[in-house]
Amino acid sequence: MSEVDDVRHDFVQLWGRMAPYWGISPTTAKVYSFLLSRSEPASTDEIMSGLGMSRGAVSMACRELREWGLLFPEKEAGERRVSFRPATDLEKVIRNIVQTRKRREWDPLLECLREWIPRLEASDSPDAVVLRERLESMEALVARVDAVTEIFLKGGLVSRLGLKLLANNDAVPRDQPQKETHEELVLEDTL
Amino acid sequence: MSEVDDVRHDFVQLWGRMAPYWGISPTTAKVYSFLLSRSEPASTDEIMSGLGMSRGAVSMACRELREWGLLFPEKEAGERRVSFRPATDLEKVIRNIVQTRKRREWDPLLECLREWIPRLEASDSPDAVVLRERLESMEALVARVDAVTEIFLKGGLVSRLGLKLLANNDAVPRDQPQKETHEELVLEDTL
DNA sequence: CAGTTATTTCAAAAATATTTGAAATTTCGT
DNA sequence: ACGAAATTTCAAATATTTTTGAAATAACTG
Repeated sequence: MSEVDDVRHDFVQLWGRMAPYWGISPTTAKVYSFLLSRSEPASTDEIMSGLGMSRGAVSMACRELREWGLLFPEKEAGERRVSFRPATDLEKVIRNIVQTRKRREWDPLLECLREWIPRLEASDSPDAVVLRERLESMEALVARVDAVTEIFLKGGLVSRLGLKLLANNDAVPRDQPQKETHEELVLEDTL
Repeated sequence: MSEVDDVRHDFVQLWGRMAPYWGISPTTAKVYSFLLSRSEPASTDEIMSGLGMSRGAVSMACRELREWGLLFPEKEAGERRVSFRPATDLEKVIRNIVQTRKRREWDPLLECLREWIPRLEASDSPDAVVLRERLESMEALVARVDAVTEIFLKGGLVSRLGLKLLANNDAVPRDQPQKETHEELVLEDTL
């Protein structure tokens, strides 16, 4: 068995183990990484035999990947069955994952926080006061993370964002505090 | 039952549901959020009865939280049992989670990529060539994300990073492309 | 439109992850 | 050092998530 096949195998395996951390099922990740590892699209049967999984599993995985916009079904001329070509833009992959997770995780949290805080305003027991303070600072933080994520999703390239961050960070030694009044204003406007 | 208790209950419940997305067990998240919701530290027994969970579960959760530096055991004078006080710095919480996940998820991925790529250099089948290309661009991306994460972990405040990003992004309309040669150089230096 | 092949569905099975609780261990005051 | 109280451990029980596979549906072809 060739070197490519070995690497492919390990690659697929690693993605399968990683996937749950990303809120993706192992099967889905395996199918995607399998396709990524090939120069040509693959049919359902090729995926099944290549990964040793059931027809149903492949079908489910492909559906999920299609919903995420990470898989394009293609019909060869005069062919009956469909072949799948994976999106190869990894930034897109990451953006899809981040978007899904934001919707599932941050958005509901923010919503709840905004509902809970007013409900604590009436009471003035120590617990109520402390909890309100904490929820408030949590809200501020989540809102900020949310705003940054939003910019990322709207299309700032990972590379560009990363680069800007690095450039800035390099420029200013961090134990030498700096005023940030102007930037805060910018933030307020954005939220 | 008071409003505070209602909110506390919902808060703990939400964290419990959210936790798995973050690679944390529901129990651990519940214990932490329970402590966060109180103005005073709590003993094991208070946590048990407050959350209706077993002694063992509380013990495990507290251990994990201690390992993460999110929980401080305190002994009252003349008391036999320990009380737990939660870290209230939410940035610290996030930083801990990010650090753990980076170690578990990104670092091994990067390591594997760097081992696989050379192994494909020998072969020149279409699959080998394509796979190598893809692994290479994956490596570049992961390395970049890694570098950004590292800066974040080393102590750039979420707020500061967020603010800088926002400020920059606002300044340049994004459908008007810009040269980034200089920034790329900065990146190279950092990696 | 009938027959054939490809695809999807979803209830049940398998695999994973989490939680319990009682026994073992540690801690601490006397 | 002893005994009571607190804590930890970990194998077994529970709960959750993932995968299967066979039946149902849909999509083509002649």
